[in-house]
This record gives sequence, C-alpha cells and structure tokens, in this order.
Amino acid sequence: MRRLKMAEETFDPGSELAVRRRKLQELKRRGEDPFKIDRFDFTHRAAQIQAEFDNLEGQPVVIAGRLMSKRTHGKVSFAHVRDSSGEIQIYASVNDLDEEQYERFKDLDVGDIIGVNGQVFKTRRGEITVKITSHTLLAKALRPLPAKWHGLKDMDLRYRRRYVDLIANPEVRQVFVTRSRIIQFMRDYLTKEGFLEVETPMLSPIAGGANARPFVTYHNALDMQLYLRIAPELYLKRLIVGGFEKVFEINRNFRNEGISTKHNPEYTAMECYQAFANADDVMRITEEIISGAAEKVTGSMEITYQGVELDLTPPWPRVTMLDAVKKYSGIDFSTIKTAEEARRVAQQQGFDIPDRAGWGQVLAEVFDAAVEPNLIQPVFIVDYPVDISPLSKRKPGDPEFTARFEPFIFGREMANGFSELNDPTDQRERFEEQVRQKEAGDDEAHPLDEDYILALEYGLPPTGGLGIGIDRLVMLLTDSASIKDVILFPTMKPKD
RNA sequence: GGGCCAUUAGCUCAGAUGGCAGAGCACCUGACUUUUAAUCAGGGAGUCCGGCGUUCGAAUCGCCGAUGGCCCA
Repeated sequence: MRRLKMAEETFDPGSELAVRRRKLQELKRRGEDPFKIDRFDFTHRAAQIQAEFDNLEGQPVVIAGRLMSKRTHGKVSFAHVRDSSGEIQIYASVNDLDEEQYERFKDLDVGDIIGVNGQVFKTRRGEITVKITSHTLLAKALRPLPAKWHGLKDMDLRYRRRYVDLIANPEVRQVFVTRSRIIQFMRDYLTKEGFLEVETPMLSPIAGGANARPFVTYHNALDMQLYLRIAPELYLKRLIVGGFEKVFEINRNFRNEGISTKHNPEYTAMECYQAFANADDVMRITEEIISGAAEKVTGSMEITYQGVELDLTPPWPRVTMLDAVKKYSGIDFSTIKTAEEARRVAQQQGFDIPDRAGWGQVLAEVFDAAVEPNLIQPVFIVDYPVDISPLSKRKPGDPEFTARFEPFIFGREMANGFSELNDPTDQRERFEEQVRQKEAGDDEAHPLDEDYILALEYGLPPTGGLGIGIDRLVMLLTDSASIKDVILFPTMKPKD
C-alpha cells in the first residue's frame, strides 16, 4: 500500500502511467468512475460472432472484453476487443455516434475493459466487425500492456505477473486449458472405472507416504507442530481398510526441496488405490491414463516432446531394475550379495555412492545415474529393492525385491506404483529400519506412523496403488520444458 | 550447492576500445471517414537491478549482493 502510494507520487508527469491516471481522475471528476460499474450484460462472445456471421449480419449485439489495439483515423476508428473466446474488430464512426461519445472512444487506452453495443457487419477488406452504437468503459487499465508484437519475454516477469503473461502470450493460456483437460480426462477415467474421489489431510502430525523433507507449520489453538503433506498415500490406504474399494485423490503435495525445471515445492499428484488388485493391475491403469490423456489432448498417442518423437501406445515394455542396470552399466547385481561389495563395485565404476548405502540403495543410485537418461520411450521399470520401497509388498519367493514399478518417459520418472504392503508386522519392521536410517542422518527417511500400522492390523485387503505426477504429465503433453510453464503461479523468491 | 549468462523507457532490444542515455513499438499533440503491426509530422518519457570501489569521468572496469534463465551436482 505504502509502496504504491510512493510510486504514484514519483510518476513522471509525461509517462504513460501518469497519462492513464490523469484520464481516470478526469472520468471521476465527471462522475463517470468506471470502477463503480458492477455488472454488464453481453449477448455474444467474439468467436460466436465470427462463427455465426451469416445469421448475425446487420443484427445488434452486445459484447464485452479487453481493448487490445486501437487505430484512429480522424472521424473513424478501429480497434480489437478480446474476450475469453477470441477477438473481434470494432468500428467507431462520427456517423453513428455523437461527438462526445466518439471523443470518449478515442480516449480509451489499449488494455481498458469495455462493453460495446453495435451492429455486425463486414468491412471493405472483409473483416467481421461490430459497428459501435454505444460503448461503456467497465474498468480502466492504469498500466500499458506489453508491446503487441514482442509479447512479454522476461521469464521473471512472466512467472511473477502471470496475468500479464496470459494476456500477452496466447499460447500460455492454451497450456493451462490443456492442463485442465488432462485432469478432467483422468477424473473421468477413474470415475468411470468406479473410483471414488476423496480428500485427505494436507495438514498432518506425521508427513508420510514418501521419502521427502516436509514443510513444518504450527497450529496455535492445538499448540502443536503440523506438517504439510508430502503424499496422501497412507490416508488413502486407511480408506481401503475402511471399506472403500477404489479411491483416488487429485491434489497438492509439498516437498521441502530445491527448485528446478522438474521440481516445484508444491506440485499436483493423482493417487489411486484399488482393493483386491496388484501392481500389474495399476500398471495397466497407468499406461491407459497417460496414453489416453495424450490422445485426448493431442489427438494421438504419438507425440513430440522437445523435438523427440515418443510413442505412448500401450502396452509399454516391462524391464526389471536388475536387467536395466546390467544393460546400461554392465554391473550384474544378481551376483552381488552384500552391500559392501555393491558399494565397492559401483565406486570402482565411478559412481558416487554414499558410504552407508545399503545394497538396494547402491542399485538405485547406479540406476539413476546410468539407466534413467536412456529411458526415452515409455517403459516400466519393475521389481524395486525392498530397502528403498518401505511401503511395497515383497515379491513372492524373492523377498529382497518388491512388486513396485515406475514408468519412465524421456528419461523422467512419470509415476510410481506397487502392490501395497499390508502385513502390519513387516510394515513395522520397515518403518523401524527407516527410523534407523533417519538416525544415521538420512533426513528423507520415512517416519514411523503408529496409527497406520494400527489400521493395517484391522486388515488391508491386497491392494494396488498408483501415483502420477500431474505437472510432469502436463509438461510432456504440452511440450513444456520447465515445470514452471505448467504451474500458473510457480514458487518464486520475492524480488526484495 | 557449483559454473555460465541476463537485468538499460510500459514492452522488445542496441549501446567495441570508459567520454552528452538510444531505437522500434506503446504514449502525447496535430492531420486523416473502412483500417489491419494504418500512415505522415512534431513531442514527452530513464533508480541503466542494488551497494561499494577504481577513475578527471562508469550503463560500460573491479568487488559484494538481489532476482531470473541455462548447465552440472
């Protein structure tokens, strides 16, 4: 407030901002304060007039939107008005307006929000246009829009002032329309499959369901520390215990980690759980949702991302983590029995391995470094080691591995799913191992959640679970290079 | 966390070697009765990201810092 006031005082009298403020003052002085108008009835949208010109020619219409350009030619003027449907040209002439109305039209600035009554016609050059019979200023734009032909390019400004970005760069708008359609597709798919959409806590005394550092907050009345959730997983499985057999949630997770082109501290995930199903079942759901969403929004399961052609047509190949690591690193972990040997072999090959890493962690580190970047076309990596999968069910007959999978596309992890661990005794042991990891210094280790074990003791049916990162999926399907391009208001550091 | 790059008018950008702060669009004034990034003439507009330093003199060179982008971990 104070900053704004100071800014107003220091406007140069010749600047465009000062000119627009003076125009507003003049309107107020004449008792025509546009900000006192509280509604406006329009009859048509721009795109509708374009599409239905044959029926509308010569007919009266009322439109409303933002003035995007203005060309005055003495006694006639042209301009374009944009609404959410598109743009349409308007035409003002002294033949149709009294002098005062015409002067007021010429006083409008690009960016102003206006309402227009007029008649539809086509100009000599063939552009469908509304001939103004009267117009109303509905909101004054006190700041000029970015130059029309260069748009707004400064990335910092585009993210901080997304509203300007959306006005200046129409393709940005399309990304977020597509984002909405992807989420809608997912919701429709799951609902049709009989899943119930639910909401579980964002604030929780224990941040579980994933290995990540949480945000900490505080509840005054309860006098207790709470965490923003890092995943809804443990709550959703409690609902399966409670008798819902298919549930899903599309909502925000919060992870207290760095920001990159692939990471935003708050991001959106879909998680779904299906009772009496296993990892194979949810793998099918995964490929159907991702390929189906692609077809829905791009018209094809074959897409181009950052210049690379990707074929998302299911089914996707399944490759075990052991085989993938052997193929790309040459290390055959099936012949390596101890963590010590695993660390030694991996370090000899030049991999950066933490000294306390267990056998499975070493395998995962090598996988991340040597395999992931090669997984361009969609593939399910399956059979994750148990020590990095504390919530997954062990493979029958192979207890060091779990029935867990992650699909990779363009070298990126797109989802995570598994047969859910429902043995409360094993779950307690897994949690206790995580607690040891935490005590050894791993601040991303999973906390022990006693209530979740209690829930398992009441009986969780065999269940398949899945989480899909919505932002990364939207990036893939809108060919966006950065996660910031698919989040309307990405997390930004304050300027000062 | 490390490296590189960027930050100059409302927007997009130019400003070798240190020497009056620039252009296009936008804006203001005037002309112009079907324009299409309208045109023509004239005009106004700056915390050169911030701070400190070097220098007779810094947008430019040095150091520190801020924000963003890209690459790496």
